[in-house]
Amino acid sequence: MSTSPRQRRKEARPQELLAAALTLFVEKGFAATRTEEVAALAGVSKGTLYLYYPSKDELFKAVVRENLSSRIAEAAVLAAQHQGSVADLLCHVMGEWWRQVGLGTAGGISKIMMAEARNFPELARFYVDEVVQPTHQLLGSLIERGIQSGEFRPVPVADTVHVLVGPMLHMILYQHSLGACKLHGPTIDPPAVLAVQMDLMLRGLLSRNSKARDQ
Amino acid sequence: MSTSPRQRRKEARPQELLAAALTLFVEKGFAATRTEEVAALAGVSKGTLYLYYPSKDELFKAVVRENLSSRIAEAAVLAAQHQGSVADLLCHVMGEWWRQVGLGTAGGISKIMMAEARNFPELARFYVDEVVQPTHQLLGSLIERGIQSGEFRPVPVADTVHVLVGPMLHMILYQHSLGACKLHGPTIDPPAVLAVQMDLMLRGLLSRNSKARDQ
Amino acid sequence: MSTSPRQRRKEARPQELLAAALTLFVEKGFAATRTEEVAALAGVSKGTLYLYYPSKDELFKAVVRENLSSRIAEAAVLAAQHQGSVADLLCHVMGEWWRQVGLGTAGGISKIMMAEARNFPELARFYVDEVVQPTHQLLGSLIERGIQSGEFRPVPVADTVHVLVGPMLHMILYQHSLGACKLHGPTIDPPAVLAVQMDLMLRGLLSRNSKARDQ
Amino acid sequence: MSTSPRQRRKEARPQELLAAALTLFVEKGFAATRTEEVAALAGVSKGTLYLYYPSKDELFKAVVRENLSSRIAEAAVLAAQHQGSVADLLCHVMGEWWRQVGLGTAGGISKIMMAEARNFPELARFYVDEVVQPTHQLLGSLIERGIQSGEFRPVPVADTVHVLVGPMLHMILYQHSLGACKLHGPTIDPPAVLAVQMDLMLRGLLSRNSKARDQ
DNA sequence: AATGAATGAGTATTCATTCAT
DNA sequence: GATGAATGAATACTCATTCAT
Repeated sequence: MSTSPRQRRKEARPQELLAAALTLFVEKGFAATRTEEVAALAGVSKGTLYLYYPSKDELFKAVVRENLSSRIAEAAVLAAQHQGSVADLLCHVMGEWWRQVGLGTAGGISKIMMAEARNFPELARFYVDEVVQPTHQLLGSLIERGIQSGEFRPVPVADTVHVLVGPMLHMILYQHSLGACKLHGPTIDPPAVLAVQMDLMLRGLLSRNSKARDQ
Repeated sequence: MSTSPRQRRKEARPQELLAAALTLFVEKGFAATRTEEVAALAGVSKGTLYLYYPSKDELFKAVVRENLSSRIAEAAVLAAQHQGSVADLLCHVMGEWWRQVGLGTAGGISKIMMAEARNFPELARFYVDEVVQPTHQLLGSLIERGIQSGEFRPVPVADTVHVLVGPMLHMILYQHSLGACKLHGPTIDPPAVLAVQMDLMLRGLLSRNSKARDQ
Repeated sequence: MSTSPRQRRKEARPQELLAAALTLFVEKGFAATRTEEVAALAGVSKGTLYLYYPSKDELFKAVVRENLSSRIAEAAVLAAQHQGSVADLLCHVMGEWWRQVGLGTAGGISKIMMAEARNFPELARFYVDEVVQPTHQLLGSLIERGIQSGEFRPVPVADTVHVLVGPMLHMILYQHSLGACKLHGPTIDPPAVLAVQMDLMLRGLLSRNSKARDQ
Repeated sequence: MSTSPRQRRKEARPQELLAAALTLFVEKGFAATRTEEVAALAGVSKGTLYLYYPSKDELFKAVVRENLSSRIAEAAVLAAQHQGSVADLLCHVMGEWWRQVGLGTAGGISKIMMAEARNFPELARFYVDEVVQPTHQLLGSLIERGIQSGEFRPVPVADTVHVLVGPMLHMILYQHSLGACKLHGPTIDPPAVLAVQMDLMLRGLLSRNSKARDQ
């Protein structure tokens, strides 16, 4: 009645292409993914991809914006509105991040950047500005908030962010690399690791007089 | 006894080639490194490289053996001989690892594997068997030892190893990827991060009745 | 009688498309001009171009007919009607040619043919039949007329046409190729060159007993 | 006895490649010639071409240097050494040019430049500097010399060079474009045209008191 | 042992043309 | 009539590996 099937198709294309690109980029890396494969997975021809994204680089950037930038912004809003203990907020944010990014394909983007940053400097710059920087800003501000409120011991904020973020990123990377290879290496149970980490971390972070967490 | 300079040269070749390969693999990744570049950096011709290593794959494996397998074995020996608190041993092992692997180029190998495991399954298998598995074995056994001795709380061993290893690997990866790009992203001070981590971790690990670390 | 603006628009389309095509063909050559660009310059969409001209080839032919074939026919009429010295007529025809073709964009068509004749044999055939042949016919007949009337020395007619036509074509080509590149090459002052040429040529052509031109 | 066949081959390659490139560039133009075709015509594989010339652009430049730059330099030497009438020298230089460049494939290079200068600005700049400029310098100096010596009438030098050069270039272009298409267009007999031109030109150039040429 | 010339498979991007709307 | 989304053939350049010297 209203939009023709052709029209509907056209509007869905960008999403379909981004989904295909995300899948393949994460699976094979940026350089090793052929644009034609992306197009094929999205069910269109090579030329059509270029109708929507002018180059492989821009396609990648669009994937990052679609999958990461937006989530980070949401988390920042959430954090700003939160009332209650910072420890809870921190657990919540980390947990959400894991559920939304770590569990899905999107987490694999960090693998790509780790892998290919030095070979594609412009993509690296883009990723740092768009993802790394905002994430650290957000987590740093949370820890700061905990220290201000007396809930956390005074710790070096930036370094603590790295300790906080490290295991999660490492798990994500592992899942998308060696973990995806069906080998006999150590298996990871991410929720369990996350629980252990938050437990250890909070034991270490909480100040003496804040309510003890596990007694 | 009197090896000619020519002879000495010949015997040094493998080492020179491995050093060149390590440098370039870490800088550009496995796929993006050209064998001719490796040869050139080692001061020989393309053909000569193939005299010593039959393929790019085998060259990579040799680099791993040379730089990682051996260090892990040393650490295992050290651990076996250690007398005293497991906490100290853990700090020592982690510190040595950082000094020997994290600080130098060798750490970058983990970046390569994260990056390209799925594109080169055989290399992935090799790396897991040769590096990942033994490392987890070693660290797991240390934590176990701490629990057995009553020094540590009873924690899930495997998961804790991941939490322990995560930040270090993440730092190493970051240094060799985005960190190498001279961007304005968050800077990392690895010794500081390591200190923070060990502090937080041990606060979280130590059982109540073990001697408190920082009072 | 009262054509609607829409109607007028529709009738103007072919002209607008031909003008756009001429401009771009001359600027970039036949092969390097994209049909979409032509359409865009004419203010219509890609598909519309194909409504009026079934292929790029036919579009080119239409451009030639519009810009060259018609002028040549006009010149032939003029020549047939001329009374007076053939030298004057020759100067007039060459001058008009320069004004109408050499000065404007249309001259660039000859560049295209020189450039791409061998890659597009059918276009070449068309151009020879439609443009080259008639031009030589016309100029040859003028020289013949001069010889018949005793005004010119007996010279080999066909060869002389080439000498006559050469510098003009060369200038036109130069203007539309290297001359358009803003380099430091020799500059050309076409009217001056044309004057020099006609002077030299006529000195060489005129028979002894014809009135000397510049004494 | 000395150089191995392989060695001999290597040294001959650049020449073989340049010859193949000249042939194909002239036949099809720069853009329309595929590098693989050049390699095939030279009897080597695609990759080998790139062993000797780093890009299509550089291959083209090498072709120009090999075929034109060197000839121009030779002509300049000849002109500097010449004793006797400038008219004779001019005829000689033009004749040699025709024999060496016009007759062979090398003349077709000018067609390429006319055709593609605007699409490949860097090549255009190179060609002007390397070929056009020096040629005009040389011919201009000859005419100047004739005027100085009283042999020629005082004429505008630069414009006269264009008139002198025009028909030859035009013939060359024609031979390599429409003339190569086996059509029924006007045929050109270059030596005849050249003779006519030099006759007409010199009749026009020679001053009154210089010895008449053809009485 | 060492060289380096040669190979050829592999890939991002462009553009004339079609056709459903 | 007019549109513009979709197609897929076509092409420069790279690099692991071989092998004659």
